[in-house]
Amino acid sequence: MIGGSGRSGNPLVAKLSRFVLFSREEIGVLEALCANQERFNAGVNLAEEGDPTRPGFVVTRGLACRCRLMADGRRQILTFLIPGDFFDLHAFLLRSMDHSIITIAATRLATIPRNKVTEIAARYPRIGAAFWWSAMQESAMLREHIVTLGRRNARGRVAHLFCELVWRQRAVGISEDHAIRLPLTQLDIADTLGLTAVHVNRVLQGFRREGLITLVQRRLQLHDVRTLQDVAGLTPDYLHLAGAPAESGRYLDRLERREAASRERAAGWC
Amino acid sequence: MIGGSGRSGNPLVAKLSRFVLFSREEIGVLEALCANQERFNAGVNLAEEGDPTRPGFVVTRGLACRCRLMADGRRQILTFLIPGDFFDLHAFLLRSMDHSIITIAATRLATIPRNKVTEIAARYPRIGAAFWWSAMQESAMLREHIVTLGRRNARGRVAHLFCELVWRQRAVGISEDHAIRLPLTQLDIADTLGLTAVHVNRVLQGFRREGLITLVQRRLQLHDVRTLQDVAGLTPDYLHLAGAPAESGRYLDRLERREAASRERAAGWC
DNA sequence: CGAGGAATTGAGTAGGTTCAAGGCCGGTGG
DNA sequence: CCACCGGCCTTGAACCTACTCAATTCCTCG
Repeated sequence: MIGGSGRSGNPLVAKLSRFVLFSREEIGVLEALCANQERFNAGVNLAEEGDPTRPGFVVTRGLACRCRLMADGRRQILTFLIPGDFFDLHAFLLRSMDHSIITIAATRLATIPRNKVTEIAARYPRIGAAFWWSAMQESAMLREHIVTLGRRNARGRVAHLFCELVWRQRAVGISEDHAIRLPLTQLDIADTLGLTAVHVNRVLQGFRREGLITLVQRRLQLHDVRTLQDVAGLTPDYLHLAGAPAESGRYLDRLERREAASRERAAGWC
Repeated sequence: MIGGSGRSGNPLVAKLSRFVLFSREEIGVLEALCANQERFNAGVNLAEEGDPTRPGFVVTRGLACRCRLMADGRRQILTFLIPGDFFDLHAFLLRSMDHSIITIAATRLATIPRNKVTEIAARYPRIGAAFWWSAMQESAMLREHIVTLGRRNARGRVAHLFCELVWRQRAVGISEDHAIRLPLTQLDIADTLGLTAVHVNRVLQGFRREGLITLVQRRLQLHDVRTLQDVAGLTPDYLHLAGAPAESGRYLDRLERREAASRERAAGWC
């Protein structure tokens, strides 16, 4: 199962803690956001292109993707949503969904009512800042995806995707070594990377022959990360997982003061 | 000249006004953000990959791009920055730039100090919401770029790019008809679309032969928008330019109340 | 044990690249 | 004012990566 947990037990907390070390109270707030979980099977449409925008979600287990379905039936997967990812907390600012969200494996989600998001961001500015950080990080991944599709060949694309998925899962404490559960079909991979399933297959054959990976029974293992990174032409920390820059320390300090003030006025909200 | 203005005279105001109708005071705040402009020639590196992140900017005239330079000298242009676009207002939350920003034409920028951004967002929540809206819109454009590179052929890519550039410039009041100044070389276009300059050339020749566009002297004119949209396989309003959904009205109302309260406490800041 | 989706393999094809050469145009300096 | 220069555009021909179509095998699950 892809779902699961790291030390904190909560992938949302684990993810955002890469950016700020939260207080016990803040952690409580984030954990409360993940209450009210719902389960979905694989292949379920959580949101459809053209729908009016919905409340936000946090993925707590499983795997889903954002994708765009083309008129001719082809599709393009835009990003994968793994545990700890929340999505569309602010999407209600847009008129409608410009893409669909579909589960790939069995998935658990917590729904987050709109007003709660704005309330929390107002009352716990450090959490609000973490939301911005996460949005910046997601943009960074989208930009990286553009580079992948625009300037990497098929081998580079696959290598890059695998490295990214492994790193992201390590970042939320799901994986320890260089192996992850990968419930993607070769067609899913192809639709992510702008290739065909046939060609993805041939690339995978090549990687196996060269001893770079094994991929059996939905389990992916990277044997030679260094070489894969070279193939992908990877920039080291594009996921910005190293945490907050020293620079933002001052900003967070300021937030802390503001937060303390607002906490006096309001009792705990949950 | 690409720079210039619509009715409001200020492209930032014009852009954000697509989302909220601002009060006179809010407009004043936004216009003040655009004070302190600096001029840059074409081909200047405003920020380099790996730099520590900088303060934010607003483009008021000209054209720049975000791009990624690869190890082998190739590059991938990620997005274009046209007047009204501000960038990296929150990038200081990340450790370092993962891409460069380069001017394509002569460009004017206003620099926005970090603390001003957070101050404004706190004191004028409607402006803060507009920042989020703009971030959502930029993400939408990145996603669209992914679809372009992953699932459109060369003709579709070029057609899509042209439509997008024209629409964006109309949205900030720079262009009225279906013609814009386009200070891009064919190599720039190729680096945006994951193609080679040679092939971009052939596609353009085709479009000209078919009477779809004219492109002379850095001036692009779309003659048959309908056909170009078909070639691009365009979704109608992916830029979300139609404005805020009714849904967010309530949210903005709530903000207004909060804003009024905070305004009492603080005098105008500029 | 059967069925259906997924993976695999082969052969032919096409869209886009690569390499290379020539022409155009705008700017610059004598 | 003209000649030169460099960047950009244009065109041709050969090539290659990845696609398409199609058939076969493998897994998984009921």
